Amino acid sequence: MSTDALIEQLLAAPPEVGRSVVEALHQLLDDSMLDADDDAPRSVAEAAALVGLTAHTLRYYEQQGLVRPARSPSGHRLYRAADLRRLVFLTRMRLSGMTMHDLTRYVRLVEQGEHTVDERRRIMLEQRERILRRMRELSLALEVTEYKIELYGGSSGA
Amino acid sequence: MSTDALIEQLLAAPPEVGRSVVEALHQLLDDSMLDADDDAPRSVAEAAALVGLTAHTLRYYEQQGLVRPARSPSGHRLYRAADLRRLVFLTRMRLSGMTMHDLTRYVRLVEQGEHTVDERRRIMLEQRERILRRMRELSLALEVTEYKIELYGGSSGA
DNA sequence: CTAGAAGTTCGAGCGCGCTCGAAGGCAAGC
DNA sequence: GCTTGCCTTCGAGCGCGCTCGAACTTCTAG
Repeated sequence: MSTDALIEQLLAAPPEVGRSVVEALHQLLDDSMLDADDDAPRSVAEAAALVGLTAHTLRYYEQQGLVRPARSPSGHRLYRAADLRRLVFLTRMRLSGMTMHDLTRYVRLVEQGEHTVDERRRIMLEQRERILRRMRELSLALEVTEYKIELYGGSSGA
Repeated sequence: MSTDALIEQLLAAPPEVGRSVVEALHQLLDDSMLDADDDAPRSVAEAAALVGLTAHTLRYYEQQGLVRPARSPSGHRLYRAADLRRLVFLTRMRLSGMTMHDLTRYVRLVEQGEHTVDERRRIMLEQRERILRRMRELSLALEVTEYKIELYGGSSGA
């Protein structure tokens, strides 16, 4: 995904939710930093901070086969730009509700090479359906929620 | 929420996702049936079928204080229209990511009467933020997903 | 050289929201 | 009246995705 697209996402965010603009900016920042390809490898804690996960979780993801950072001679993990980009991808997909199971399956396919693109596309098509479905569920709930808010005197606290 | 609003939701759903229109219609149907106020009380299994949960889950919700159906002389649960409407509300909010904890807190407030509307509004305002935030996360993931689909030859399977 | 921070592996534990099964009671059709 | 099936309560179990702690090693600042 391009940084431009991310910026558009940012701008598309409704203005009344100030707090999360900061957060979105943070995400944007992540991507920029990753794109900057300043190829000093990061430690597990640094990588975790950049993508907004814990070091524990990064090790867990590795154990699950989602990412495979290089190692220093002494065995410490070295996260490079490509690893960080993958982590951002993983985080986005996890946040959208893709299960660990599907994600590991997908990553395995990616690592098996080009002949797996058919199945990869199938996975992503299914994932798109799930996302759209979740969005419709959220719309429904948003409506209920706003109805209740109105009922209780509106956002203003009147 | 009005049935009209639900119909609008339905129509607003993108046309390419045929399968879930059926599902949305099902939800709509639920509401109509509940609104029909055909006041024959339903058994736990009937109620479960109507709202799309299991009988086990309905009993669990009751145990958590989310709903309190009347009982027959012999102790069987009797779900009336009002109970079913509450169940639909609960289901929507659960699907939108509201936790059991927040939902029980909210329901407790409702049952405590009018003097709790301030806190109820606060809960719903927070919930709205969470929903909007989730929607933005989903948009981000949707974009990644569609990018991958395009990369793999598009929806058509080309 | 040394203290302390941060890294490693491993396996156990946890919070959430159900989900299930056992043991027994009630209801409706034949 | 009996059979069949749904109802009741209760407590245990489960799947997911982390999350944590122990025990040990390595790096870094002073």
